[in-house]
Amino acid sequence: MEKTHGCIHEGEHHKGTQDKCVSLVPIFNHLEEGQMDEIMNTARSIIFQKGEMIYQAGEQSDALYLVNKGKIRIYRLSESGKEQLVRILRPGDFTGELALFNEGVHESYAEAMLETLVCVIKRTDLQKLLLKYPTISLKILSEFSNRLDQSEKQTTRFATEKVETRIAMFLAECIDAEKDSHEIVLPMSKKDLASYLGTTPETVSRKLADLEQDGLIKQKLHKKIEILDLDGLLLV
Amino acid sequence: MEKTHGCIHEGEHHKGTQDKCVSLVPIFNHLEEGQMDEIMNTARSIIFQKGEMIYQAGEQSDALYLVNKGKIRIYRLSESGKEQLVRILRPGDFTGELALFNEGVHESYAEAMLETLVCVIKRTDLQKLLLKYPTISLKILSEFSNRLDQSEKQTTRFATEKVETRIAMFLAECIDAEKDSHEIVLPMSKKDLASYLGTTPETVSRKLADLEQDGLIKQKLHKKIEILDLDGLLLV
DNA sequence: CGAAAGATTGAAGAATTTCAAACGGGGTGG
DNA sequence: CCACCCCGTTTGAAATTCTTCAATCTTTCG
Repeated sequence: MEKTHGCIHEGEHHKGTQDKCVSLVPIFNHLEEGQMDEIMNTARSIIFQKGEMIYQAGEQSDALYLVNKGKIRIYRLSESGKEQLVRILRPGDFTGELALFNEGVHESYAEAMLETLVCVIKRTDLQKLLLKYPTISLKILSEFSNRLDQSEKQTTRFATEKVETRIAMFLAECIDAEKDSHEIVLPMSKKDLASYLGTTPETVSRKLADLEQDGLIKQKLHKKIEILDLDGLLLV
Repeated sequence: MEKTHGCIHEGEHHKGTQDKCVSLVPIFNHLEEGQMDEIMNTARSIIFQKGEMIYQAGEQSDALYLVNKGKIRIYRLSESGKEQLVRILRPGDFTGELALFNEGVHESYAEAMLETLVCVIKRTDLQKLLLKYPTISLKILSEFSNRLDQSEKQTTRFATEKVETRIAMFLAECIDAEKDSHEIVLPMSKKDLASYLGTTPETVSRKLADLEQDGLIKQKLHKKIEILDLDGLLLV
């Protein structure tokens, strides 16, 4: 029986979209026109509806997924079955890589948060591309080392900081992303944020209230938060 | 003023040792004789005494370090200055890679735990090797994705499991390493273990006592622990 | 409009840290 | 070779942080 999957389009039929898809992704955007075409021809694009799974833990991995449009929730289950949100993918991000170079089995779950368009490159095609264009490997190595760094930093935060500090640091990083403005929009629900930060929705709610009480932030409608005192936030 | 550093030997003068050093490392051990020689000629070996730093956070990164003999403690400081032990390197492991492919600045600290021999490959030499032998990149990609997986799994554990469970899981993984025997030797002090697991030495001490009380383990001399009930341990 | 999911708040309880004190073992210098 | 000292370890008690459970409120979305 078929598992839930998205609607498939052959790459050749959507060169316009494909072009944008591949060139969006940092690991490919240094290549020349002809090389890009070659990659486009090995890729196909798939649309996933909200709630559909791109892959699940335990499944055989056989492709790299490049996000073209939409958002994807990557989460894990711990040995004892509790869920943790690992990251959210946006256009330009990619996933599936862990299993590609590993034993080939996914360790995490990837779920479309809304209608999402992804480009798919099959494992065998990717391996050929990597050997043919070694600079792609260097790009992926760079991306991996970034992610590894991020992941280790996150681990260190869990290991050494209390919840309120982790929340404050998260808010501060949102500021970096939306430069200039001191108003951020939470990129996820507070429930997901709690999962991402390794705590409960109740605690997130309370700690945000505390931060507001202390005059460091101001919560507004629609997940918007104004940062009143960034320096103070980082001292929490 | 010179910072603390190890004693330097030119690679050419130690072919015997070099050979062992490079071939020990999984990312190179698939290469042919001649290629191995080429790498050996670009590497040099350095000895660090106990307590010496191989590198520190904030320093410019310019080399890959392959551990030949000894042990290296990799740790991070959180934004608020608290230390966390990230991993311990043993012969065959390598480090320095994060900064190599990233912005070039170390995010962690590497300290020799005892007299330690490392092979060093300079950044520029490595880049050349990677472009010349694309299979090395694939090996490193594989190693990276393993580490990333490990790191994310660790993060998920911090996010979802309580201390006692994390300790139990750690012990269970030690069993995997020392197969057959049900007696493990803690690879580090309980103080370091606490740092690695994101807790305090007091809590480690207490939780181990609890596990012993419950008949799941038996603590012996010299960091040795006998696992009496592996299944029970994983249910904690 | 109404159901379902997310968010907030309070109160009780559990888990963990912190501080303090005492103990032990391994390594070093005499 | 022994004694001493330092550092890691253990244990206790108090304090803190966080979770859990339950009830209520709000928002979203069909």
